[in-house]
Amino acid sequence: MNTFDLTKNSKPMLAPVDVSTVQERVYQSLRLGLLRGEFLPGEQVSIRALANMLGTSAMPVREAIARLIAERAIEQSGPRTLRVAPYHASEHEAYIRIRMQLEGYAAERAASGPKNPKLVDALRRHNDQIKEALQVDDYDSALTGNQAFHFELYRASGYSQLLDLISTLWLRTGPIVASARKDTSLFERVFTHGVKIHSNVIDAVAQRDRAAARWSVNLDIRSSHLAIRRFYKLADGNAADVSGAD
Amino acid sequence: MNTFDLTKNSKPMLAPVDVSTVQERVYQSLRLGLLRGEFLPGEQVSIRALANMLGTSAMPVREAIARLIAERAIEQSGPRTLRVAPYHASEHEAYIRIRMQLEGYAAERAASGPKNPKLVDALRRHNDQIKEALQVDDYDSALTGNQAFHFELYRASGYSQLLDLISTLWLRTGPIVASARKDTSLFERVFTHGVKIHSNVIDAVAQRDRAAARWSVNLDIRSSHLAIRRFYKLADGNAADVSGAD
DNA sequence: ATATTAGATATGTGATCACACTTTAATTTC
DNA sequence: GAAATTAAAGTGTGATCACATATCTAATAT
Repeated sequence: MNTFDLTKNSKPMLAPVDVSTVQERVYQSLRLGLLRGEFLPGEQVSIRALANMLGTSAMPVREAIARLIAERAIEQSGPRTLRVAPYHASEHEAYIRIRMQLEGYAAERAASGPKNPKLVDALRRHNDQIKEALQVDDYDSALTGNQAFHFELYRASGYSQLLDLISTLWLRTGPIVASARKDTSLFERVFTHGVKIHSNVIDAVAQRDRAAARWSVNLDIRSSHLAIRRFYKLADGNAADVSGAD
Repeated sequence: MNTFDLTKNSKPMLAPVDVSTVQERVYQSLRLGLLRGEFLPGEQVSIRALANMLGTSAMPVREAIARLIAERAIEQSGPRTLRVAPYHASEHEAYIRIRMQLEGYAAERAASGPKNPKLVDALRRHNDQIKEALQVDDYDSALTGNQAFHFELYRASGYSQLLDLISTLWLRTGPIVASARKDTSLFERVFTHGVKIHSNVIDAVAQRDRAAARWSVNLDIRSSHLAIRRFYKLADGNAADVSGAD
């Protein structure tokens, strides 16, 4: 009878666990900052400086940073140096491929569930936000709208764990995408194209066409990836003119 | 010219960064312990206790734990309580599906590269280790052999980032799989079947058949998942006889 | 004017302490 | 003797200090 004396899963219902500690708020704050592009790829960060900025001591920041290091959003570039994960072409390529697998799968699931008009409406609303933001050159709004669109879709996959994983990946891609906003012309072109692709995604979800949903999302990811790559190639060329970096 | 004043990626070559701090060693130690099933799902952990056990102070353990929390290997079950992620059927199901996407993709890539006899040899060797371990009922060796087989395959995908992500997922699944070793009969049956499936994987890699590789790996994941689920269903039934838990 | 060096500042890391709180054990009380 | 109460450990969390070392600044020497 005591063959299986493993610690019983005492809490079958997944506990919300709202525990609001300082480190948790610091973590969420840094996470949001990364996602909104308030940090540049490769930018150095300092525990004490962040602690001052956030009006707290070093401790909570240290643990928040430790979590972000585990998520590869921040890395140690030297013995006593922390920085936001820099852009590296081949690395980024790998992340893009992985994202296509994961986000494509999430889209596939979202499109294969029961008919969901509320989801379709929400997606259309987010896409409209992007469209309107572009007309007034509000790139912050365009970025948050884009994020809202994708996360709304992925949440509909029904797997919160999948959403978690994807958002971790966005944490690494986030600063890179956001920094590309500096090339306004490229940014606008990409997002204008993105709005059209999103329409295809919405149609696929509305028609419950799994394959089309996956395909469209992958196209969206890939096309923005190509733009990013082009942006960094240009930036690299320009930077080479100024600094004679190794 | 200063259109793109983003922080230049000063280190194009990905630095190894060997910095051997105490917290890093603690982290690796806990990680290995989780992977080898030295922790039970749902088991409570204490920072101070671990610090004593590892012969250090609380600080390095705190940051190591923070990283493991970010990887969802450890979670806070209460305001001041930490535990190893418990088994929860539906949650586990989600992780299995995600693993099938990611590990299937990695296998697909490993099988679609140039002909790689050294990889095939290594895989065969790992699979033999499992086979031999089963004959002498050495379940530890069977588990590490299985892990070596899968990671060898995924490493051949060429994406270290993919390997990282997968190993993070194994960190969550690890204690669950390892604890199922308590049912020796089920364990042996599953792994005996697993050895056969691994052969199919090896064949697929040898013949560079992408689809077969993905399909076989997914079968491996799914079949072990079904066994785990069965194990926990049995354990749950038995536990219900003993404890009148809610 | 350039290169070298010495000092000062800032860095992450580890240890320790104080605190609020929960859990457990012992004690007291009825 | 059983139940209620109280005291004692034990918990994660946050703050602070000490330390070795890396990085930058400024003065010195060439």
